[in-house]
Amino acid sequence: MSRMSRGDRRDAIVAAAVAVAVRKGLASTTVRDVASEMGTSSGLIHHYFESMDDVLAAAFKRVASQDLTASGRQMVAAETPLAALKVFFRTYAPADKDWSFQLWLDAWAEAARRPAVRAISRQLNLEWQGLLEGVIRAGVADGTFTCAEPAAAAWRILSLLDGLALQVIAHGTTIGRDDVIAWTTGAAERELGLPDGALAARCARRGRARGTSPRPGPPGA
Amino acid sequence: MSRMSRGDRRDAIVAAAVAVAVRKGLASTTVRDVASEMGTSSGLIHHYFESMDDVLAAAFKRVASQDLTASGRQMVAAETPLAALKVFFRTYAPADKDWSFQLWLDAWAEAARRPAVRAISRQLNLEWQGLLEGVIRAGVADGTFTCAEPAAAAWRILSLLDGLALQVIAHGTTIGRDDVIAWTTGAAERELGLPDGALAARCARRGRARGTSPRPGPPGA
DNA sequence: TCGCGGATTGGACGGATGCGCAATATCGTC
DNA sequence: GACGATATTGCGCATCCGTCCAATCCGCGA
Repeated sequence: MSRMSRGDRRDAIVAAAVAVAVRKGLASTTVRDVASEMGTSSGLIHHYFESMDDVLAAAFKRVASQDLTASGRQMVAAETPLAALKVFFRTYAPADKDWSFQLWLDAWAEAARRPAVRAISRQLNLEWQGLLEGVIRAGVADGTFTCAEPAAAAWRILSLLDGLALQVIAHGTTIGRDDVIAWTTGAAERELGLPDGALAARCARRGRARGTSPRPGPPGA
Repeated sequence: MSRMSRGDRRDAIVAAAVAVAVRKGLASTTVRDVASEMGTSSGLIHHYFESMDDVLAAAFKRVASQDLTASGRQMVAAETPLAALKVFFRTYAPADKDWSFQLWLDAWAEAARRPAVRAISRQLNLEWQGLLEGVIRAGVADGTFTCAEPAAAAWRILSLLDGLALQVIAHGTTIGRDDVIAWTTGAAERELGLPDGALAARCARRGRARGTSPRPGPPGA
């Protein structure tokens, strides 16, 4: 394998780990898998990472924080809190075979036994909640929302979305993405004192930020 | 190991698998673990189960359906739909180190790759939703609840609870069991047209049906 | 052009994995 | 008491695991 600078190689390893984790699941991703995915030797992985736990945590972080920043960028770019909220639902609700959300399921399950994974998962969950809470506070400030407890409301909306999306990803046919969006936006409208349908309006279609491509992009810049 | 009838031995294997899965996680439970847990040989497990997938599915089913029937029994025994709903929240909300809910996390993550686990997980989730929907319909019928879509409302309440509980179990300190119950009951009150605090009243204390003991009970009748 | 340091290799290590099979032990039944 | 059925054993098989390390290769500065 051609030589690379320390940072580039780390990136390449993480990217390969993501590709494998998407295919086989976080818990079943092995050092050899990652090495053969990028056509190098297994020893190389341990030259850059202390343990497999760290590799998996980095892989999960790469995917999850990419989703978070992409969504966050779109949300802060929105002109009104209402528009930002619509962006949130559009980008967060998973598609049918959303490998990105499947990684979340893997991470939550692994969190109990892998400290590095738990730390990342917890931090990113907190950041999502903070992002949503910020939008709610902005909406309350400018009068579009009515909400007594922005922090709690953010947790409720986020968790409802997680719980419903989980059914879609884990079980497939139980409920669908459209149900997830419709039910969550409905709950959010009540949560924020919005009229019925204020959020529902045609935000269920197209242009997702996650799960669009079945394969992660190539590593490096 | 002393001889047992075909049914008893199957039960014993499943019980041992539960004990190991609680300790090590569903995904990391191996044939040898189960065998040594009950002091027998690994060949015995393969004599009773086609594959490890089936063993894990049976182990998960044992725990999860036990919770479901215990909770269901208490709910139908309740005198009013409101009381039944309180039982639901009290029994479903997980404690801090709830191994039973951790198994749900494991199952949801494994569902994508283990058909037998997926089938059980999906079925039990549907049964929980059906149980809750039945209570809501009963409450609507006798006038205590107001709800246009009992099925959707049941999914929302259940999923909100799952999403919040997930944070407690996977991340520990992010939010607590009290938050989970308070926020979910609050959402349920709005969902079912109940006055504030109708459900909250002191249902957060004591007497859980799940996660009470750190170890599963013995097999057999 | 040489040498050095770091990137990279590839396999050794002890142990674990699911699964399958021949051998054995122990029962109920005649 | 002997027999047949079957529950149970214990190990073999091929493959995999994470970790570790000596050897090798290569590019860059001198």
